[in-house]
Parts: sequence; C-alpha cells; structure tokens
Amino acid sequence: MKQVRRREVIRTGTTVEQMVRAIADMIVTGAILPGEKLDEITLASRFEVSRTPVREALRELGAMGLVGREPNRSAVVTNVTGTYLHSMFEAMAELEGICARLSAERMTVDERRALELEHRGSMRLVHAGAEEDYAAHNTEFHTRLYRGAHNDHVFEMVTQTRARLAPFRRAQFRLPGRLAKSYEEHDQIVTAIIRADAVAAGQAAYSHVAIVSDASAVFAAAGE
Amino acid sequence: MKQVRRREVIRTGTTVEQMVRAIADMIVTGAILPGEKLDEITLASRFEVSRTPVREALRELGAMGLVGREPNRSAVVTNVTGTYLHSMFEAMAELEGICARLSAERMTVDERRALELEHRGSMRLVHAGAEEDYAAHNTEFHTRLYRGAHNDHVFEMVTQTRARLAPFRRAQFRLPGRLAKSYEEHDQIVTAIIRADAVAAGQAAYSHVAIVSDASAVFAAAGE
DNA sequence: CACTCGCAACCTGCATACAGATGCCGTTCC
DNA sequence: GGAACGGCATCTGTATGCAGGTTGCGAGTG
Repeated sequence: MKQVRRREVIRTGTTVEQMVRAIADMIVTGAILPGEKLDEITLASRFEVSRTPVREALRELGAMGLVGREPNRSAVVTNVTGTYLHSMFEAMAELEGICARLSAERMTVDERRALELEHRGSMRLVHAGAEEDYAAHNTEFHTRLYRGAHNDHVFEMVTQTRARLAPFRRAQFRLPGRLAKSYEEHDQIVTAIIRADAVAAGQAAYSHVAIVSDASAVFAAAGE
Repeated sequence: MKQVRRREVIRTGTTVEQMVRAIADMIVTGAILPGEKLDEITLASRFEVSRTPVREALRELGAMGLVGREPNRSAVVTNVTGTYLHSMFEAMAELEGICARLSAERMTVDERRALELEHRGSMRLVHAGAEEDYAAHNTEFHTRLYRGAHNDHVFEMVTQTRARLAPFRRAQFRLPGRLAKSYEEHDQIVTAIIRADAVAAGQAAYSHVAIVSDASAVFAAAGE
C-alpha cells in the first residue's frame, strides 16, 4: 500500500492495483455498463501504460467476477443472466443475515454505539429525501454490519458480492417510499443487535436485503 | 474450454488457465506448502512458457486467495493466520448450512436419490477404513450438497472457500474414529434432506463442518 | 436480392528485452 | 568486534514486437 502510493508520484503511469480499483469503480458506479467491451489497447492508452499491466488488471477483475473473459475475446463487463443475478441476491441476503446474527453476538460496545448513531443520524436524510446521501449512509451502515461480524472471510465474501451486485441496484432508492422503508428495516436490525438478539437480527437483515432484491430485480428486468 | 484443449495439442507450452489449475492443484493437494515462494522464472521454465503468462496465473491465484502477493516480492502460497483460518472454517460451516438447508428445500427427486446412494455406498469405505477413498467420497458428497442448493453464487463461494481451506484439512480423516463419526453426521444431513426438513439439514451440516474445523484447527496448530 | 466465401484489419496471447527495486554480503569505519 | 554503508546479484514490473485467431466487410455467385 505505502509503496504503491510512493510510486504514484514517481511513475507517470498507473500501477495494476490502481487500474483494478479504477475499473472496478467504473463498473460498480455504472460508468461502464454491463455488456460493454473492455479493449486492452484503449484502456492502455487511457491509463498511459502498455497492454501488459492492463491485461493483468483485467485478469484480476475476471477472477473477481466483475468482467468476463474468454479466449481471444475482449473482456466484457459481466452481464449476468437473470437466474445468476437472482442467486447473487439470494446469497447476499444469506450473507447479510449471517453478518447481522454474528454482529448481534460479537459487536463491541463501541461498535454497537457507532452503528446506532449512524442509523439515528440517517433519519434526517429520510425526511429530506436525500437519496444520494442516504445511499452513502446505507453503504456505511451495511459495512458496519459486515465488520461487526468479526469474521474476515465472511467480510471478504459479502464485500465482493456487494461489488458484483452494485451495477444492478443503483436505482434502488429512487423507488417511492423506499427510503422510509429502508430506515424502518434498519431500525429493526439495529434494535435486535443492541438487544443481542442474534436470531431476530439475522432474520431482519435477511428480509431487508431480500426485499431490496425483489425491487431491484424488477428494475433490472425492466432494463434499467 | 474447447479452444483451450485444441491449443493444448498445437502449442508446446501451457495456457494460463492450465497453469492456474495446475498450481492451484499443487497447493490444495499439498505438493506446495503454505509459505513457499513461487518464483516466476522457476515456474516459467517448469511450464515451458515465458514469465508473462506465469505472472497472469499468479495474479489470478492471488485474486482467488491461494497465493499472497506484495509489490516486488515473490508470490507465496498463502499461510493464513490463525484467526483468519478460524474465520474461514466458521464461514465454511455457515455456507454448508445454507447449502444443506436449500438442498432440503430444492433438490430434485433424482438429486435426493443420488445423494442417498452416494452416502449409503460410503458405508463400506468406513468399515474398510479406506481413508483415501472416503476422502474422495466426502468431496463428492459435499459437492452434491453445494449443487443441490441450486444457487450458483453460493456454489462459487463455497467451492472457493473449500479450495482455500484444503491445505489445512488434509489429515482430517486420519483421526481415529473420524470416518465413522463423519458417516453418522452425513447420515443426519441426508435424512433431514430426504425429509425436506430444511432447518434440521442446515443445523446438521453446520455442526458437521464446525466439528471438523475444530479437529483440523488442532492439527494445523500442531504444525502438520 | 440474398447468401457465401475469402480477405484484411484488428485484437488477443505470448516471448523477449529492459528498467527499477530489493536483499544479501563483503568491506569499512567506529 | 559490531554496525553501517555500498555494490552486486537477482527478481519483479513494464514495454514492445510478433504470431495466431476472430470479426466484419466486400466481392462474387446462385
């Protein structure tokens, strides 16, 4: 990490790690859309490096599942099938459930307090209808759950799954009334965690994500 | 896939995909031990290719979590810390639980029958004390559970986690009485799945893996 | 007019060459 | 005698060139 940063200054180009992050960002934020081709030469000139590091970055993104690769073809931003998308949403709900359950059992006092504060603070965003800000809060909120589970491998899995799902849930908070509903569901999760009620926390988190998945599935199917 | 195979004949060297598989195999079977360095030049000469495809293979293995990489250092077979190892075993138990639960709900009649047959057939291996064969059966048995969940993303996660855990659970069936115990636990899982009792299946699978994890953790700590 | 075959441009896969970084070891100085 | 510094060997990171595969377009034919 530190070395990478040092290089950032020295070299005119970009390191592979930076490219991976940059491209992954473009994918999850929607700057590049699913199905779009990622031409090595184009990317190389764009990042001002040769094709070699670009290839390595693409291979890593492929292993992460963000782009698909097949022999002698351009890498393409993964455009998952409906059934696979569904399996990811379902898996996400399971993972969230696990995280909430473990969080209820394992979060430190500080973590519980921080989660509650984060949650309470989001109420004004709901009232203001600040979708963008609420989305940011939402990410933070869920990340706290993932960390609170105190299980690094689960954290990796859930983080990676979320990244792969990101392109398909962007418009989520635009649905009317979704903000208030999300807040309420968060509230149930937080309450259960504060009470150290693992089962309730797990179920609340599972439903929360499962509901979101339904809404987004509709959106995705609608061709967003 | 097909194209790769065609090339296998034409070119003297090896493709990146083949190398990834080969190296991953060496790691999970213990041919290369955790902590061992993977020198690019050595691997290149060993596979009769240049360093470029080796680098790509190593990067992919890095993304899979099988090898660790840091700037300007050789890739090393991941030697996970105790706490991370523990988190993987815990995650594995959760994932197995999910698979068994979903299998109980979703397996087709054929899948249930095949699972039961596979299981019943393993009894003679237990009596014979055939550890190697039982290990093979065990892999097949669990793979059936993973597939039976009918969730591709969960399948990917559980498969990848199992691959990363493989180096640490090798000696598992050498423990006295472990074969019989494993069979009995499998029996509970199968029974619950046949009965379509999702909760029981999930719990049985969770305990099954959690128990194994304890035994293996001891082994790993002992320095196997 | 549609369909097929062939060619050409383009792109990926890999090898090789070079630059930069790291670590080790011997030497030197305190 | 020990520690610090410098040089060398080695390995990683990247650029570039070449070979093979794929695609798309155009000409020719039914």
